[in-house]
Amino acid sequence: MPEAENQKSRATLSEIEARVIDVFVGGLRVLGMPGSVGEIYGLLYISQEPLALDDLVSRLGISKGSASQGLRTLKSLGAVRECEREGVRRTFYEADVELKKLVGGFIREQVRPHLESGQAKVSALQSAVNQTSDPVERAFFDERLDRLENWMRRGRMVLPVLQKFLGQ
Amino acid sequence: MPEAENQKSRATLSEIEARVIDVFVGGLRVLGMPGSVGEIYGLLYISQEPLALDDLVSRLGISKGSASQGLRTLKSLGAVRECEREGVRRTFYEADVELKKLVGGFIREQVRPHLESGQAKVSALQSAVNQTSDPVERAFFDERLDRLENWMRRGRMVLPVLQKFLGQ
DNA sequence: GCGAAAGTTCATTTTGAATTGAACAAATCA
DNA sequence: TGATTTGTTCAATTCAAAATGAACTTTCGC
Repeated sequence: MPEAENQKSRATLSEIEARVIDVFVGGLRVLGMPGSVGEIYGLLYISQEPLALDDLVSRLGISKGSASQGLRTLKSLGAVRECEREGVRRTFYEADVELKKLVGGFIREQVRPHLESGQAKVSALQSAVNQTSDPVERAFFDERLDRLENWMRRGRMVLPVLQKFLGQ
Repeated sequence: MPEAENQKSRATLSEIEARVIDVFVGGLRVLGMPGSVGEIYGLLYISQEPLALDDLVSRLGISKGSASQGLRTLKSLGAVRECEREGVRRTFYEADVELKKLVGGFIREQVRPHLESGQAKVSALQSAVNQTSDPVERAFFDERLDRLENWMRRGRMVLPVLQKFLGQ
């Protein structure tokens, strides 16, 4: 067994590339992103030239489907952009190395919607709590719901600050 | 099909309980926690009295194994505490309703370790980059690695601020 | 001590997300 | 137009995380 490759066939990746990819796979996984997305972003991040979809397929050893889907995700986050090249038919992709794009996109697409739907759910709950007859129970529910709403409001407030601080 | 229950048997949960649980399941899932952990925390959060493991099992309709494991997770985060009750053998559990415990525990146990291992990996990479002969490539790698390290340092700096702000 | 209740562990099963790959669509050029 | 290259979609498959449940340990009461 050749020592250079560990799991999937990554024969064409240099050690530096492989390690950088590893960092991004770990990082994006914390954010709930699939491994292939981390691989794609990692390789683009450490590539001097833009890469085409087929490059990702061959160098990462992933399927065309994964590559296409992963690029779509990264584009929607604003972490990767297409770059047209004169006279060349294929579209090439390059990473936006401002990591704030990655984090910003993640906050925009994942965190914020969840916070908002949570707030909506809690608001909707208020009417159910209002029908609670036992006053002690009612007060208890009110307190817990207040606390929750309060906390989610803080969460929403902190996001822009976070983005600003992490962004470049 | 009775309209009150949707998926698992939650016959013994009030509507308010079920909805609060739903909010926490969604919230903790964003943090990568399994559904059962969200269910357990949610039920404890909206319970006036502490609950025993068997209560969780019967009211949530989860297995003893899941309940035990979930409680362990929540205890390690500091989001749930045991409370001994005089004359009663069983141990009861109650939620720490300061949600900062939940977030703080998550940051401490999940985010920080990942950031630190990422930093370590990047530092280790420096030696590989130093062996790059082509000066242009070398400069490129240096820039990208600097950027990454810089960003992770910021990440670590922001965590305490985040905790402070979100924590009640 | 013994027996019963409470809680943990862990091998197996289940479930859901990630990945594949083949069919399809779109674009390019002769 | 047809042949070829490029990229997308989605049903089927694979794989890993989560949940189960039975065996096991611990603790308490008698």
